[in-house]
Amino acid sequence: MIRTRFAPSPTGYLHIGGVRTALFNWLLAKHAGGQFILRIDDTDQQRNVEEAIEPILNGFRWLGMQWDEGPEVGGPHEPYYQSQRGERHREAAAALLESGHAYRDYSTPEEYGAQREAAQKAGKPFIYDRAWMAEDEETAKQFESEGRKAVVRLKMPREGTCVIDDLVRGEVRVDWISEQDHVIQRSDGSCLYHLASAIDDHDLEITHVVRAEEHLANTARQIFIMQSLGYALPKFAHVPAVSEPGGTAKLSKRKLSKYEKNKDFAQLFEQGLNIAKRCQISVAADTFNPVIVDFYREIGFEPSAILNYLILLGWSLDGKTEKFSVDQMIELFSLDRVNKSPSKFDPKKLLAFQGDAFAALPLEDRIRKTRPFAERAGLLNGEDAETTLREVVENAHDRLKIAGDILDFDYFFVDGPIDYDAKAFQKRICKPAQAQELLAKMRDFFEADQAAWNAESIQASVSTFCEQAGIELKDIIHALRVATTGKPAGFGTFETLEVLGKDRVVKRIGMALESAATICST
RNA sequence: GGCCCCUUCGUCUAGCGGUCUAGGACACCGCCCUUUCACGGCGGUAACACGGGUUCGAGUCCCGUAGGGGUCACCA
Repeated sequence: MIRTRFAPSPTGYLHIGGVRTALFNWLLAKHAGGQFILRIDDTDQQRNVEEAIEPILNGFRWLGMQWDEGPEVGGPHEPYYQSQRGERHREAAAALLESGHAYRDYSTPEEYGAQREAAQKAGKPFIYDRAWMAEDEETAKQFESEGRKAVVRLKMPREGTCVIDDLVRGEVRVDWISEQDHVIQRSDGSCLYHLASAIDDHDLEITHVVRAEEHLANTARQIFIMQSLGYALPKFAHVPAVSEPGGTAKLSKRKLSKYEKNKDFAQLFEQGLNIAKRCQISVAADTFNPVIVDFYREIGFEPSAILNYLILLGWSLDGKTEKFSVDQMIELFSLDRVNKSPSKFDPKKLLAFQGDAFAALPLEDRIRKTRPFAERAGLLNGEDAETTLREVVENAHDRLKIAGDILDFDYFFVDGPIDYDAKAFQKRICKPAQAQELLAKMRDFFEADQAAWNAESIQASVSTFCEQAGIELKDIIHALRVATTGKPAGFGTFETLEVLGKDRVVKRIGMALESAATICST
């Protein structure tokens, strides 16, 4: 039985790189029919934990990565909050003390820090001289009489080598002496992450510890803890970091302003911002940005697209297959295909996966997913808005990359004046000599025309009009688009006119001609 | 700085000694399709960090060098 875990600390947001790590854990467990456990590593949290984990849980729920044990769902190893397991951790610290694998240390942070800095300055490995170590009561009492307080430190071996058998990186060797006597229990009695994590992984019967590479440096000491306690070791797998777009450092939500200088990142961010603004979505800088999963949920990404993109960050099946359904991911994922080197976060490729995923959705789904955005932007107030929405989504096809893109077609939903793209207006209405004259004639033609108002017959009508006027289709069609939509691009012109409706088309041509009087003269 | 990890096209990657004049995808460029945009089709530019070995033969194994990253808390 395989049991994996993801252990976020309650930060209030779900980091996209964290999701990649969690995804590997989840897939590994699902692949083997095992369990994926969510544990909250909140040993040092003063803030409101409930509030800070909610966005994280929401993120996983949205992505469809359901956890088998953990917050809200419970499980046989409750509690799943590290802060509530303090007693167990203290027991373990006491046992380590008892067996001589840990000791009480009475150094002050300054004294200890001074030794460390001296070593670093000298360019030598730091080895604590254990001057304030108390292994018997007598020594302890003496230090205490000086007013000193004790922490519990690991008494790390000073010879030999720790061999970490890592499922991703192979054998990693680190000399025990290069490990430090880490504090496992504070002077106030509370325990620290390294101890808590080792104990909890054991207690929750975690079989595979799959985590980010940054934890590789923690592994030896955790192995020491587990071995000292006589626990069987889980398998370890340290997955490479996800690094920033255009850079090599690991992706961090703190460096948003730096990423904004990256063209691709900035573009994605701006697209999100535009959607958010029109939909009254909060754009608080600490939660709304492409490093955080909420961003994608808010603007209408597909969870499956994100998962598909993320699984390819450090994993591949064969170098050729790139599209996977979630079921296929579960079926095909294996740790031995995970890479060792870090991979950059590429907004463009994510967007490509998203566009494909959205376009592949059945029409009904695309309508259902775009509706909330149209609604929040106030586009659905009109009488025929539902019909319009359907027609727009259908005609726009894969021009809608994400659900929020429906706002690009807002001109179908409003009745008042529309915004003209200045460049397009110049090019299509001002510049061509006959454009305005033709537009006026076209309007009159439409008004008089008794034919049915659908794309096919509109096309026939416009063709007839062109013949009579002795012009080509292209001489009128672009001007028509700009006059009625304000935009240089969109789906087919005849389809556009159909969805707009005859009344609005006639009205908008009129408005465009009025505007031309001022716009074109300047 | 110490310790550990990493190094194939701009990016994600395939490659587990000969089938590599290095393959795929995203991006980019060109052509085609076309009423615009998008899609689609076709084609193109573009990489084995460097230096030594081992070997009949090295992108693939070994050792160095360089570069990058991670980590060195009474944070997680």
